[in-house]
Amino acid sequence: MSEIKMKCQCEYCDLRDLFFGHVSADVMTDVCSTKIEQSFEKGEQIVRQGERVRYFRYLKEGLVKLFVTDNQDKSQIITIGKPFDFVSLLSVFSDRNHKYSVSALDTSVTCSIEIEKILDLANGNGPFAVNVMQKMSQISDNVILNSLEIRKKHLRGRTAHVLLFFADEIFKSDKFELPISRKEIAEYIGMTPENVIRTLSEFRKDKLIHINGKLIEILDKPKLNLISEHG
Amino acid sequence: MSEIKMKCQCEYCDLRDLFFGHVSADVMTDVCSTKIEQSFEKGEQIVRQGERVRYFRYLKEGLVKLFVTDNQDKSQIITIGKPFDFVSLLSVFSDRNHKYSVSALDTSVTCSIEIEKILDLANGNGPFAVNVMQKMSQISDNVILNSLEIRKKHLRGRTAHVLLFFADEIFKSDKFELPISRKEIAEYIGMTPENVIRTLSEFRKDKLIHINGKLIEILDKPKLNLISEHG
DNA sequence: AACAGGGGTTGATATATATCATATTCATTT
DNA sequence: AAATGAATATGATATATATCAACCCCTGTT
Repeated sequence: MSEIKMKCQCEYCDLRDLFFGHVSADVMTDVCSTKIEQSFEKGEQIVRQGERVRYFRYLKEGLVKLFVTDNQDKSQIITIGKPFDFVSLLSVFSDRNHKYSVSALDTSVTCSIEIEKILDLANGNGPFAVNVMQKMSQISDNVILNSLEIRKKHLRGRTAHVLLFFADEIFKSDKFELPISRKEIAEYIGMTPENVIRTLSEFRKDKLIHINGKLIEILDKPKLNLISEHG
Repeated sequence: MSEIKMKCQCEYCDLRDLFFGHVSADVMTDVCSTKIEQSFEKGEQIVRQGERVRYFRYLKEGLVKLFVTDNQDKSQIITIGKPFDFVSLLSVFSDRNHKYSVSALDTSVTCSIEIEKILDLANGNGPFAVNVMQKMSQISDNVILNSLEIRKKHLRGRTAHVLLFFADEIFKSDKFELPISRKEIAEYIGMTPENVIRTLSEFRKDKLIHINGKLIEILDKPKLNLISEHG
C-alpha cells in the first residue's frame, strides 16, 4: 500500500458531483486538504473486519471484494465493488468497527476521508446527508436483492449468474479475465470450488463459454441467460 | 386496514427520541399533523412490491415480514420486523418504487409520514438525516449479516437459528407461538416446508423442543445453540 | 353429514451437492 | 533443472436436500 500525494485534485474529481454535489467550494477545499489517496496491489487488504472505522472510503480505480471471515478461516464474499461504488459505505455509520473486510482484486486506488469529517459535513448539510443516504440505500438494496437472487438458483444458475455479472456489470464485454479464483467464485455463490470448476467445464463442453485459465469468453449468451434465469 | 385517528400523540411517542430526537417542537407538530396511523390485521399486506413509495413507515406495534415475490408465486422472506424497526426503511430512498413487500404477521400498527416530508426534513436538518442514516445502516447490516449467517448453515442449523431468533430477538422467551407457518420458515431460510417440518420433528424427538401446533417451547437451549453454530 | 381445502406430517425415492482422492498444470523458489 | 505449493481439473462416492405421494386433522362450506 502506498500513498499518492498530489495526484488527484478534488475540483476535477469524477465523484465530486455524484457525491459532493451539495458542498460549497470552501468546504470542499477543507475536505480535500485532509483526504488520503492510497494505492493497493492485487491481493492487498484495504479494510480489515473488526478494525475501528476511521475513514469513509471510495474506490477511484480498480476492483475490490467485500467479504466476511469466519472464526475459522472460511470466507464469504458479499459483493464485488467497482469504481464509483463506495466500498466502505456499508456499515460505516452503524458501528464503530468494520463488519466486513475489503481487499483489492486488481490494482486499486481509494480516496479516504476521515469519518468524523463526513459526519460533521452531514450534520451541517442536510442535502449532502440525503445524498449519502440515497447512495447507501441503493448499495444495500443491490446487495440484498442480489443475494436473494443467488439463493434461489441452483449451481448452474449461480455460476451463469456470476459470469454474466462480470460480463455485463464489470467488464461490459463478453470476453474478459476473471478477477477472482474458482475458490472465490465459490465463496461468492455459496458452493464448493470443485463444483464451480465442474460447472464451468460443463459450460465449456456445451459450447456456452470458452475457457483458458482465467480468460473467459461467452459464446452463447442467450442460453447462459436462460440458465441463469431457470437453472 | 383501518385508520386510527387521534390515538397517538407524537409528543409522547416512544419513537420520538430514537428517531426525531433532533427535530424542534414546531417542526414536530407539523410532521405530526400529517402522520397517518394505520392498523392491519394478521395477514394483511402493508406495502406492495412495485408500488410507488409514498410513505416512510415505522412499526409501532405488532410483527411484520419483509419479502419479495417471484414473477411466479414464490416468495422469499428477507427479514422479520418488530416494533422500533423501520419497516419501510430499506429501499425507501433508493428508488421511486418499493422493492419489497411487507405484510402483518400479527395485528400491527404503523405510523406513516409522507416521504417528501421526511426528505424535506432531512434536507433542512443534518443531524436528523445522520440519525436516519445510522438507523438505516444498522438495519441493512443486520439483514446482510443474518443472510450470510443463514447461508453458511445446513438445514438443522438454519432451523435452530430461526427458533432462537424468535425466542431471543422477538419474544424474549423460550416458550412462544410461532407467528409464521412452516412454509414461511422455509421461505425465510431457503428450504422446503417438508424439510423444515421434518427437522422440527427431529428436534422434538431429540427432546430439544416441545411442539404443539404453532406453540414452541425450547427445552435444551445450549444444545440448540450448538446446532445453530455448528450444524 | 358430506365435502373441500389448507396446513401439517411422514415415508420412499430421486436429485443435487459435498466430500474425498488423485492428477495436472503453472508460477515461484531453490 | 529440480522442487514446492497453489490453483485447476476430474472421477467416485457419500450425504443432504428436494420431490412426490399419501394421509391426517382442522375449519369453513354446501
